[in-house]
Amino acid sequence: MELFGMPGHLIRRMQQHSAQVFKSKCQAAGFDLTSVQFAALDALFHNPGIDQARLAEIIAYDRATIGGVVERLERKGLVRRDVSKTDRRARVLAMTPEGADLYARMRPVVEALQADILEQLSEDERQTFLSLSRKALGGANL
Amino acid sequence: MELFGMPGHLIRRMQQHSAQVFKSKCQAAGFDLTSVQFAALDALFHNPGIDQARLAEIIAYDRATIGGVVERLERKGLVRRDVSKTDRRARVLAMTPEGADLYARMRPVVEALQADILEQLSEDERQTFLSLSRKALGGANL
DNA sequence: GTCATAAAATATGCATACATATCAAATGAC
DNA sequence: GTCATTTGATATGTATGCATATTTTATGAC
Repeated sequence: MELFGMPGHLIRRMQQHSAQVFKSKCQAAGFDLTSVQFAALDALFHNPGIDQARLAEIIAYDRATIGGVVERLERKGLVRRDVSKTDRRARVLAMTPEGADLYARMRPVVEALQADILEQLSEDERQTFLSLSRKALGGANL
Repeated sequence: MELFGMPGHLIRRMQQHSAQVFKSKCQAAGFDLTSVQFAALDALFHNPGIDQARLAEIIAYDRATIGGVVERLERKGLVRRDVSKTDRRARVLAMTPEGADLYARMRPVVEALQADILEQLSEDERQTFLSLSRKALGGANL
């Protein structure tokens, strides 16, 4: 079997390509967030007041990894972490005004760049690719 | 746009899933190599005598990253690094007998697990997914 | 209420992943 | 042959990504 016949290799290349597009398009627009950091803001926007464990679940990250991501967002002043009133172990997350502003400005750019990731595909093919991906991921987290 | 409608997110999830399948199947078979390390052995098998820069090109890695990968393979006794006779900057890579043996034993396992990555898809869908991936990657490196 | 268990963070360690800088060596222009 | 440029490798710094261990706190069984 050839390297490019292997799903594992192709998928890694796709991820690499996707990350590259995200980075270059965002930097071109003057934003300095990684895709992971943006995903965290997005999840926080749609689920205000969640803790880190919930955030990790939503965007499918390891809890250990989320810690660092949130810490960097906090350091950039985009997110606040407060001890939960109902569970002193948990840290409730909230976007700061700066975070909300940055999210609002980045969102159209990020949405636009999604098409660029699959630029080589027709609209039909793009939809096929996305639904096959969702299907391949199965009930996993979808 | 919903998170699961975003190619970027789905692709990351696919990569996550793919890595997980690789790891669990290989560990179940008693192997302790990462997918990256296996890819390096595979490239070395098909392209004996290449240097690190060539290896990085073939499997599409950063040159800086390859250094660490090869170092770990060397530490495991699977690969040798010799100064090139024609270019004293370059380190010519060669699989050791142990490396060749491990590669031969892992190869069928890795080939078999490729189908597991896209387990939820029919054979037709799998082929479609792979060709759309190749097309999406364009002339990039294919 | 006590205690075993589970859950939320954090810490640690390893392995990618990439940008940038640096060093050494090769190569091409002249 | 000399020198600017390029190239191979390494070093450094940042950011994932995950496994495992630890600490603190909550919860359920009794």
